[in-house]
Amino acid sequence: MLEKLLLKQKYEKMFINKYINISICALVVHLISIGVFILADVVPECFTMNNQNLSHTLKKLFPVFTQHDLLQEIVEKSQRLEILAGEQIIGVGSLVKVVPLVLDGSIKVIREDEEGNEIFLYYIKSGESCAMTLSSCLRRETSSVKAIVERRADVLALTADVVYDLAHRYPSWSDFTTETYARRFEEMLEVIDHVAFHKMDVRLLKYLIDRSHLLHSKVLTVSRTQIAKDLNSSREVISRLLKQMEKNSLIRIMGSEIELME
Amino acid sequence: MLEKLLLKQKYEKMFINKYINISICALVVHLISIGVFILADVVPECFTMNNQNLSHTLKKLFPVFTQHDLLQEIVEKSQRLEILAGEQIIGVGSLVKVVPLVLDGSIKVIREDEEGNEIFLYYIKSGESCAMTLSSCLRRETSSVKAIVERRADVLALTADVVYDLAHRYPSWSDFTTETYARRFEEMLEVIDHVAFHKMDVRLLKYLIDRSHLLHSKVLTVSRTQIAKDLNSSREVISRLLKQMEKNSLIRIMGSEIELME
DNA sequence: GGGTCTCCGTGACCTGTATCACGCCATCCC
DNA sequence: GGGATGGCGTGATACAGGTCACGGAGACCC
Repeated sequence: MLEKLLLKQKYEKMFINKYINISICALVVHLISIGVFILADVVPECFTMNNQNLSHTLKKLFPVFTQHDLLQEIVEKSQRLEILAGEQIIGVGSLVKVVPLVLDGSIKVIREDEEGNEIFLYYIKSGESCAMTLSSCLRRETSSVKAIVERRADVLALTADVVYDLAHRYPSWSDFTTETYARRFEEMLEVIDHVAFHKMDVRLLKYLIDRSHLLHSKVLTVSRTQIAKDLNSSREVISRLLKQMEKNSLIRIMGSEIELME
Repeated sequence: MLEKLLLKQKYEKMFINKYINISICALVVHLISIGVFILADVVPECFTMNNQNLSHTLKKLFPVFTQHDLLQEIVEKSQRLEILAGEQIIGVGSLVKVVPLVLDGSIKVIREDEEGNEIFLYYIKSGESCAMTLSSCLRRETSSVKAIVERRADVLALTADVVYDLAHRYPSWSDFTTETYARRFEEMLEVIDHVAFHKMDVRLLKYLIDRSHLLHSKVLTVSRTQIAKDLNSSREVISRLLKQMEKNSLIRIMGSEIELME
């Protein structure tokens, strides 16, 4: 009887899984349908040249890939996608079929539970990948987070088979996964710290600072509604806190913009 | 000015790091000093036999290690330790030098911040390892969690070098790390879910159920103070909630014991 | 113009829970 | 015996923050 309470959630989750099973396959089709640029469609000459550039870019963004062969294989076996801001690339319960290596842009990773509560976890920036997809992908399991492109993203998508293969043949790929996992772990711990130990004001402050770092800008344009969602709070609370922070001259509010003070 | 607030924490953390830098080296010395059993001290004949048993046990507990060579190497290059309940094997800020493969017993992993707030993350049970140490160890970084043996543990300790080496030579080791990371990620997400989305009563219920599963028993003997610590709450609150749960006949309280009802 | 939409601000209110203060009951040790 | 210690229960209190109800401002379309 006790466990039914918790099990109920699982069942509902499974149901949702089936319901919103937007696999990446469908996504790719969708991306094509909305006119997303796919490199494989480009003429061969251009393709080759881009490959060289790509290999170069990869090397710069992912210095952990020391072996030239690995770089070459990634370039050859991946598909390059450009994804527009606002697109959701992974939903909770969807089967993860590719791992993204982010070349440019940023992807927002959000935890969402059965009742629709959500909380922001971390950003995937250029030169990074996502631990969640990495593990879901290799274990052929459904995702437990959702990912939304925040700033138009340029990614290399690797399918599960390729990732599995690379992981087994290239030691430096294993370094890469270790690094990715470790970074995300730290970030998850930070989230836990803040949710468990800190009050809203501190969490809000950290949120603004993090976002400011991501955008390399002291001026942010985020709606209070969005902040509230990300912090799993409510608009009213965020409003009040922001006003108080302005009073304490931590920030300056200009209409819909928020400026972090020095 | 803004960031100083957050940076202050880091500095304090660094200070604490130095202060409580109980490295595993010191730990091992300590363990020997308190009479912990180390297999290498046993006579050769017995050692060999134990090695065979060990290899067998390993294979059963860690089915992901499919290669016989890998099992053999783990047995040869690891050190077997038996650690008593209550021992803290890793502290926040200590340098992680070994990765434990748990053969028996259970280890409790706890997040602790600079101000001494703590929250329970997950148990490491037999047949498992710890993602945190795995990543800290490979990156030669200090730990950001603390680990306490809950039930007398029998572990195989692998040094960082060995882990690094195994990761690069055995594909199935890489499967193992993936599995370990994925499991811990799920658990961390659950923690975030509960801390962020649920109220104390639900969190308490989950805590009791999890613990009951770990111990394979419906009857638990945990002090309310301990529960409060693990859930980052206070004794009074837990007391009140437990009483209410008893009223709703979810549990039965017998002195210091708590029995989960069907 | 009116209708709908999304965002925002504000006051009033309610609830969960942290905290304090106190006393009770064991156990252990001198 | 008495004192210290550690767990426990309970009432009173404070406060963060969620929720409700309202109105207002701007954008857009008909």
